[in-house]
Amino acid sequence: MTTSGEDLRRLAADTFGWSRLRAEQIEAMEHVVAGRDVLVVLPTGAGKSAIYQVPALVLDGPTVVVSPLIALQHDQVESIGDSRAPEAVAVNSAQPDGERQAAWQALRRGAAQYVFLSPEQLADEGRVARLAGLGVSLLVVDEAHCVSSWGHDFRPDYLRLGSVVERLGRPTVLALTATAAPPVRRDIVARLGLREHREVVASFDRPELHLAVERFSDDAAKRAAVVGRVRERDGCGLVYVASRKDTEYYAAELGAAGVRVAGYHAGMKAADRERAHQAFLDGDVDVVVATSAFGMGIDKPDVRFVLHASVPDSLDSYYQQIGRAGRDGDPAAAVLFYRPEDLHLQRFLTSGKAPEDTLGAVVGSLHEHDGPVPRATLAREVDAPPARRTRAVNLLEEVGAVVEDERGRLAVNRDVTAAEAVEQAVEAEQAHRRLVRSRVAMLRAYAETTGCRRQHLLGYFGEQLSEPCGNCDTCDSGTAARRVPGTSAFALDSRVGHPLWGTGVVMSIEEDRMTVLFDAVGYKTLSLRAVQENNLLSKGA
DNA sequence: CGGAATACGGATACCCGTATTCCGGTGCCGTATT
Repeated sequence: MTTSGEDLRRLAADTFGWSRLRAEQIEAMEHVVAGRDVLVVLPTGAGKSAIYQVPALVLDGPTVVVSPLIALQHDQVESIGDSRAPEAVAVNSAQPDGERQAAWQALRRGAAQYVFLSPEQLADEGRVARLAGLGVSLLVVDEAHCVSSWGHDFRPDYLRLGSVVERLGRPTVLALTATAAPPVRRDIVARLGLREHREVVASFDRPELHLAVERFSDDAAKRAAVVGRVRERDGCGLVYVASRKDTEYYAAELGAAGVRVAGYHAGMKAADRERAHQAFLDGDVDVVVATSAFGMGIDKPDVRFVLHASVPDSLDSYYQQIGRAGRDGDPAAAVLFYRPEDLHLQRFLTSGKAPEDTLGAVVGSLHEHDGPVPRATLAREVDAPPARRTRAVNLLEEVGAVVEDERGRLAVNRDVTAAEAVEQAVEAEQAHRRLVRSRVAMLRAYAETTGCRRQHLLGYFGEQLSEPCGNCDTCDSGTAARRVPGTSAFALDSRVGHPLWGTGVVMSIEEDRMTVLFDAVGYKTLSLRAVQENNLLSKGA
């Protein structure tokens, strides 16, 4: 049986009432129905969920959707429920037992065609086995950048999804995200174990967003400027801050200035968070001051500005956050209130260290056993929080000191001593930290460039804009136009070698400098002159 | 890492400057308590 693009369009219209699909959606759907793994990078609002919702109608077994937030799962289940598609269910810890049992029954009967789960749910062997018994045809990883950004420390079960795919009998894998710089794409592909996969990547450019950076050295002056800017703007917008405390600070200041404002951070009670969210969607408040907790799943078309009162942890986060402005296509503003000292908080937040004790405990425990052991055994024998233990196992697997068999059981590689295993895992963790922290440095480079902001930003996402954009602060002031394009003997995206930093990929070339993403140390910016004079880089390494 | 809050010593001022301590983001899950 073949399903053509026309068939997919008809199904989309008949079942979901979608009469217009983008070429990228159709292309991705065609890969999915043909059984090819796909990584899709499409802007929010471009209809990523259609890419699995429609093909699932013609696939034999159920479609498993891994989604990071229970609230998002809930929204998806409801939206499918409103259509003429088969039933969608969720399985999570927030639901009553009866509802969970009903979900499994609906799946077994074949009444439900979609099931939404968190990655943590899939850490349970029994649940994976149950799903495998249903003959899963498609595994969707929604918000797939979380695999890369959260999996390494915050929610390590993300990194186990590749192994879940194996144990489900290798269904087709579809990874969906709105933001993924080339190294993040590579990480997603590697971690999920995509095979001979295709990539469908839409342009990152959002020409309607005016980009600007305002630099401050005095904290009080910066705060006053943020408040002043919100007051003078019409329409609704977001103010992103770096700490919960600042959420409350700005919400209070803006409220006192007569702005209809709500704060939002993860320390608030769920009901208060929900109320703030709803008030923003309903237009009862114009401004939300929030930490990075706010945003995923928010699709309000008329957001006119996104201000950053502090720098976020990366351009990846930054682009995602400013991308919430101007969804309706009308002009919107993205302003970063930049104070170099603010980078320190991000450096701190990204400076977590290897779980050395837990690494030792895991290796020690596995050495006690002759053969492979289930994870449950490890959970009993290693006294550490589950996420920490999973992180330790992930690191040990990454360096080959621990191997997982086809049933998900773990064993140590006896070619390395326990001490070596821990040491190698710590080194792997440090390499990852270097990458994460070098992303903070890339944010600084964006904030400090005199070139076109949009060229800089798109370059970070692997997209070259040939001319300055004409819609950012450096284009407005003319500094972007005065810059002459840099020339280098090294092509973009080519591999290079450095005597100290090892091998890497050329990410961007500017007037007088180039940025290389090194495999072991992350992003580094090099002076073109130094590269040339000292013959610093070698080609094709 | 560095800013803010607290503590403390020196000094004899309704308290100032320096030292020390603490804090800082994102969400699952499962268990304990109302």
